[in-house]
Amino acid sequence: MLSQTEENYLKALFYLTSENADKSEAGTNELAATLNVKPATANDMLKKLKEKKLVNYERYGKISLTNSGKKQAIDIVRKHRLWETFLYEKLEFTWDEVHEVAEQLEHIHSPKLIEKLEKFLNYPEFDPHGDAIPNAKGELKVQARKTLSEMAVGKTCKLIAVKDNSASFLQYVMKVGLGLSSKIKVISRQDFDGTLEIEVNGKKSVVSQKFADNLFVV
Amino acid sequence: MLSQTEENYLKALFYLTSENADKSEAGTNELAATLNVKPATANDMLKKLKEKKLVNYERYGKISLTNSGKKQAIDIVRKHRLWETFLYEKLEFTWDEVHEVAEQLEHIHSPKLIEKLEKFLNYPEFDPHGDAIPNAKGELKVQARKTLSEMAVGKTCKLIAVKDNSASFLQYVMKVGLGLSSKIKVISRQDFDGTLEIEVNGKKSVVSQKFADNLFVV
DNA sequence: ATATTTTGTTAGGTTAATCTAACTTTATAT
DNA sequence: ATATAAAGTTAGATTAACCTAACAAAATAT
Repeated sequence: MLSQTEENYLKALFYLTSENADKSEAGTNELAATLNVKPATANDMLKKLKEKKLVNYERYGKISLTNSGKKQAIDIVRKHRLWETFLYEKLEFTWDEVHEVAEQLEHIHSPKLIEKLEKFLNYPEFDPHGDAIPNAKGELKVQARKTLSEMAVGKTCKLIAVKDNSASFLQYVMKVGLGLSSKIKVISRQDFDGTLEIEVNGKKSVVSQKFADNLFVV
Repeated sequence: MLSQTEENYLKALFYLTSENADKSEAGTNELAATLNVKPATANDMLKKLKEKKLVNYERYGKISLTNSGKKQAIDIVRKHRLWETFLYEKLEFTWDEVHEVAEQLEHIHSPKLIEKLEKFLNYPEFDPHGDAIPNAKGELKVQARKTLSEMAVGKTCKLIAVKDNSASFLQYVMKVGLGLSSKIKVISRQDFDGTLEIEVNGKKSVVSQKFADNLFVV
């Protein structure tokens, strides 16, 4: 069984090697920085994980996860996202509070627990951040949810959910004339700070990137 | 912040020093045996916990928890029992499955999580084993509960809790056909060793005093 | 009252995960 | 094309939690 530390290295490698489609390998320093350890420490662990056949690694070479390593990493991500969903849906944590606690909960070892938790949550597809939750086989059937801030200028989209549930944010959302299923047209974007000009039911508004980050759209 | 290991030592000491009213101190070997470590290991840890003012300890002397140590121990017990309740009530774990997973969950550090979990469970008073759950202030209303071994021959009683929650004991309990709220009739007692003949749902069994000592009834 | 057993302690060693400092290899820039 | 910078590695220490083996103190049994 893997230690929490080993699990964290696998998870970090998973994220580093799947940030973009074009990137599937990572470096020692990069990994070390992600985990807030020194490169020497990461280097030791890489040797250990190579020994356990969880990473592909050669001296001075790039690092990637083996199939086995990837499988384990995805399982940790799955646990993390299910716990985040639990905290958000059942315990009324706000979306920005869930991550920290899930970082701990993801290391609980009990397949039965995760199976039952997933059932209890009614097999959710997305976590509170809009990221897709892998199923028990490690398959990701859906894409992560898009936020308004990712929409191209000129496109029209539909609001399907909000990330933040705070009163202040929701009041702001209403003030802009938005509700679930509202059609939103992106009129322009400021490259400098991501500020958007949008149109909802014929009403134009200017909103910050931070605001747009909190709206899930299709 | 305490490590999981330190927390486990405090918890073990809490149980060892509060098993009976007459016993409020424990020994090194006893503690080591409880935690499945060697006495030398426990001895090292005792020095460390003394340094942190969590235990009262002098060379060759008996061990007890300080107020601070006791407070922390109770908090771990509280978390353990709340998690057991969650697993049992919400995730449909059976009462003999909850302990093992709660042993992991009790070490999650997040006051907010426990606060919200307790609220979600509607401030339960007892865990699935019938043990009282300390409140956020560490207060525990201990009620004098009879054990099956104290019941008079011919009387019928109801199982409300178990004292021991090791897997082997719990499996034995189930084998005899017992569950929470089971009606138990005491048919006979051997004066020599306290062995009891009991009847549960029409099924007769012979159980040891040690076994009966671990069942709380009303 | 003393020998024996039980209990507790110490010294010294191991492993996992971390560090610093020095070194080597690879990449970059002129 | 080679000097410099960046990235990666190694060696040697440290800390927490564990171990074994040897020893010391306390309890017990005759």
